[in-house]
Amino acid sequence: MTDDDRVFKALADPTRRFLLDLLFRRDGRTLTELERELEMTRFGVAKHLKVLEEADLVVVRRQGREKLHFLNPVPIRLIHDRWIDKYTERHVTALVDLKNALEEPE
Amino acid sequence: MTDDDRVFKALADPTRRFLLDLLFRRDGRTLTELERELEMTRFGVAKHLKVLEEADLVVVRRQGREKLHFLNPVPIRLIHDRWIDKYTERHVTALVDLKNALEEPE
DNA sequence: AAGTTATGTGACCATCGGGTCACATGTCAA
DNA sequence: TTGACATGTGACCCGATGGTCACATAACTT
Repeated sequence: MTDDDRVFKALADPTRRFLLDLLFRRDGRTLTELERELEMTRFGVAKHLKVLEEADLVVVRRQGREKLHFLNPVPIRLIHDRWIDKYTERHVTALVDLKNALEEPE
Repeated sequence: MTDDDRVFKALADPTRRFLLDLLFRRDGRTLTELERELEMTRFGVAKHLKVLEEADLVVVRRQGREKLHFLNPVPIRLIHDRWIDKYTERHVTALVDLKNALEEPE
């Protein structure tokens, strides 16, 4: 299993993406903290976190018996750079901004 | 199945990522053209292209009996924007540049 | 020391997803 | 119009994946 395979497989599950969303809003949470936000047993959440960790999308720091989880944005950036070169990035960004402006009018 | 679910599921397979790589290098190829680059039957490739198309990662244009495939970078950009905000983007870009410099010395 | 809290492991089961094939439709060329 | 070419469909098999549970270790508390 290659590095990028791990990353994309990790991102393929909605629960794992939701975990990343949670960590994006606030870093450094423990397993039990994250478990509270999900309708799933602790074991399921732990399994998902392990997948994210092995993909390096989440990095951890042990603190006593607790394990703190942090979001690592680097692999995400690498996905971007794989299929969007510097030249087309300008166009795509403009397109996305336009899309957002149309979908979320103030 | 939500939009983003389709995108991430589509990206989860190495064959489909390779197809995107091919289209990133050169757009507007047909099924049989792409099939030649893969060690897989035409049916397998067609199935993968359909998944990419339904995820809007690939857009198509019919031309007679041929079907031309083009890469659409917009969903990729949206992934980026989901977990990398404007503020941290500077740091992450710097990190990635550094990583590339270290791994590919001239 | 004893109970409680936070996390880890391996097995198990149901479902999903990748790949192939037989068969079918539509389009171009002679 | 007849044959060759480009693509589409539905069924099938098998390995991979998501979720749960019984059981276990480690660390804080009183």
